[in-house]
Amino acid sequence: MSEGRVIQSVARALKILELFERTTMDLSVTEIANQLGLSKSTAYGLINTLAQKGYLEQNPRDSRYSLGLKLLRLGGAVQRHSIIVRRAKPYMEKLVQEFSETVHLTVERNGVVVYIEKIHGERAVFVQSSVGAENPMYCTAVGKCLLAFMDEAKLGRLLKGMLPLERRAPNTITDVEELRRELQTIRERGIGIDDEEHVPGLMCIAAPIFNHSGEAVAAISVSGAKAGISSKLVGRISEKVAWSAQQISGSI
Amino acid sequence: MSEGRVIQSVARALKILELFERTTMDLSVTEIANQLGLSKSTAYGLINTLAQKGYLEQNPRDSRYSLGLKLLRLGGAVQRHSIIVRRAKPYMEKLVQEFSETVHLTVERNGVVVYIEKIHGERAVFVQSSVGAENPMYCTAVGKCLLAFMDEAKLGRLLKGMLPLERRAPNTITDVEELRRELQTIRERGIGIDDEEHVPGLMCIAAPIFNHSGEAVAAISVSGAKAGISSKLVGRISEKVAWSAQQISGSI
DNA sequence: TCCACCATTCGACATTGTCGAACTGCGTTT
DNA sequence: AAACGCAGTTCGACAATGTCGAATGGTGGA
Repeated sequence: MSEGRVIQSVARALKILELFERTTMDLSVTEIANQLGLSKSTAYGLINTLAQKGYLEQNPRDSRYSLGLKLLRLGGAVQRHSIIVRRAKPYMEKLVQEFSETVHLTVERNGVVVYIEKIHGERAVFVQSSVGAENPMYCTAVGKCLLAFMDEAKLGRLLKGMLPLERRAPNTITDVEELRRELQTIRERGIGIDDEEHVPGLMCIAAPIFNHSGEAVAAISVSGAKAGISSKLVGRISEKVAWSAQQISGSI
Repeated sequence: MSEGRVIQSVARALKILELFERTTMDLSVTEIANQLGLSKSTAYGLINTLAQKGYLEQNPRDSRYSLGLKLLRLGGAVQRHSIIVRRAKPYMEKLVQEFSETVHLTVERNGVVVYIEKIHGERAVFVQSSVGAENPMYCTAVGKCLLAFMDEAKLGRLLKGMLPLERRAPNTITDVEELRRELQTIRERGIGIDDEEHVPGLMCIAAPIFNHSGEAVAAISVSGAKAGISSKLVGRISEKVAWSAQQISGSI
């Protein structure tokens, strides 16, 4: 989005909401004012507006504020509004049914993967992802899939922004040339695998989803504990994930 | 929230976001301006601000806008921020593991139940709920649980606002006195059941969650196809849901 | 009872948000 | 190829509003 005029009071109000991304504590008017460098009465007016419309809620006992449920409603609207989510969901449900592992749907935004849908599989009780969460691209199966099918100019820019590639788990790829070879392998096989690259003990198998212009717009994955996924199972999951991605690609 | 001063430009920006709750189509600047009765340049400034901060996204091909992923991120923050969600989640996962049906966590807002967490069970593939969604209280198990343990004055006000009780499914309770008797039964048993009252073919078993002041602040439920839930299973689910609600109540 | 501090309100005024006019771009029609 | 229609975007004047310091009210602690 090119720089254009920004309405200051709207930007300030959104910044108030974003304060709550970084904390799990309720915040008082004074705390919000201090953290954003606003006067208390300015903060109060913005907070009051957000609260009246359901974006913040005040705890009557201590007058502190927390995020309101309207944001859950809008989050749901983001998903309902997304043709990718709508088309992918039935396939995600089938994958969960078949493998009992957690299935994710992700897109790339500003060089990170964002989870836009997740269906919880009963075997993967400790997969800690959530819708709206962001993760790095270089060490996740979904991220590598999206990188693999990205145009070279954008890929170069994004890789540059990721340096140095930080080790996160036993098998994290930290060398850019090795990562490029890995992306080439993903292009050839159509499947990306995170074998303890992002989170120790976790494995993830992903495939890219293309729009009708042939651009990779999303990636779908099955994740679970590495201990619970044999080589044979990896093969079957890969086949089914690739097939699902292909079907979804054909329907958007 | 008492009426206080509202910052007009913030309220307008939030109204823009809320336009997308009612549609799954992208919207143009002109459409947004028209629907909100604003001039195009006013709408453009608000939209541009929301887009720069990630709350709207512009499709470069046709210049139309859709909701941005920042709202998913904030939706996730709402859940992480909620002590009820944090404490309930492990119990929800156990219930899904044991019964393979969908488990919901809900609260009451403005006379409706709002789903604040959902864990998908593999047997309940066509439960159409989503986090952020709202449903009526009089014909849902979770809603009836929250009504049952509500103070009488508030209960009276909310019941008045629900009239007439509209039939939604074969067994919807449409008589207020019958509903009151049902709420009394729920108080006695500690369990609410929706046996095809809200959605034909669906059954739901719920229990209230109390805070340390003894107020019902949430309800937890197991939902599935009625055809797949025998009387014996209803008993077992009731027992476990009640136990889970009790454990959650003790930890918040 | 007093004090400290936060929430909330008030009102003056400086800043900004609004919007009509104009410009740019693009698809369609002639 | 030129003209037209309409939407996106920009510009600038100015009226409306958002800002904030001062004041008030409320509450918990000393």
